[in-house]
Amino acid sequence: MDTDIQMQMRNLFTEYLLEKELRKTAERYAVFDCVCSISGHFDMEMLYQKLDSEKFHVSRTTLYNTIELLVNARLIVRHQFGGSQSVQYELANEAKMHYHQICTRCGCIRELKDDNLMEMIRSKKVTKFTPEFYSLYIYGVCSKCKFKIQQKIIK
Amino acid sequence: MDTDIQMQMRNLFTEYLLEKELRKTAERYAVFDCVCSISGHFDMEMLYQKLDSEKFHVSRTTLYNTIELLVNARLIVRHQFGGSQSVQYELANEAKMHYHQICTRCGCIRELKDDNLMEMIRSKKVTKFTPEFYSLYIYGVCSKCKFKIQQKIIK
DNA sequence: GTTATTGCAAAATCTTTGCAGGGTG
DNA sequence: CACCCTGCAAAGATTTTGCAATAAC
Repeated sequence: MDTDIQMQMRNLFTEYLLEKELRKTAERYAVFDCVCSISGHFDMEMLYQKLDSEKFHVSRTTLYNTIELLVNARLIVRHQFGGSQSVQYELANEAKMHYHQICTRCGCIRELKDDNLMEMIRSKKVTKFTPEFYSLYIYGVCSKCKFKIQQKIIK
Repeated sequence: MDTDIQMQMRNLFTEYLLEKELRKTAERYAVFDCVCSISGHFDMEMLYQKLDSEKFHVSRTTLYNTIELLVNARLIVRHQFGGSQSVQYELANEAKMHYHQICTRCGCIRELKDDNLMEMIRSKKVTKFTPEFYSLYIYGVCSKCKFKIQQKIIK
């Protein structure tokens, strides 16, 4: 990630910790930095192993704790794309730039952009609710799987 | 659910089973009927207990198996709204009529309609992909939780 | 010094799997 | 009558919790 943006986010994280009167621990910042170094989606296991490989061990307990903080601070977002995949996470400032197209056969995920659509969703007025972020998932069949299905039919 | 629609869906299920050369077992139809009798969201545990209370016991194995069939047959859809809630399901013909607004504090879920928005999503052209259904989740803070947060600030 | 946070191990939850018996086509 | 499907129990995967030691403020 861009170093400037990472510093901005780091500051936001610090502000969040101060605001909520939470402690600024080395573990929390290590998890934060590790998250920033990943582009695209990640899950708990991936984070856990990446931190270990970088010789900064944190327990799973702390990992879950910290990820929850980052979600609540709106710095990362949760995704459950379905199937038997575990819960995925993504940097919030990346996630808000696109939506997701998920193949229900092979589980592959593509990120798509459509500023008009995103703007239309964002501008939607709702009463008694303060929106914070949006997730649009489009489920269907990717071209590869479609091809496989058609071949089966031909046989 | 409307009896006519349920019969239509039942036929779709039967067609699906025939097409895939799967067997028409009593358990599968019992699960199907139970699913149809629920309005709104449901999870595995709810289904399991409802079936038991109706004196039609099916094992969890069969329940998972059948729910997967119904998802693949596009008769129900999966939701993972986040938080610590388990995976939820919903009848597909209900789900396509609305999108979901989820409070990240209390987890409450509201269903909203916006035909323009739904149509815009549906009409979106994509290459190398055959869309089958859509999930739009709007995360934020509901009015009740907002009120609680403000009270905390005042104190 | 007080108290939040960490890490470990165990528990809890949800889902999948192996295998024997039974029912569908 | 072949073999798909069911049910049970056990295993797997992921997440949460209780508790003692540690570190932030």
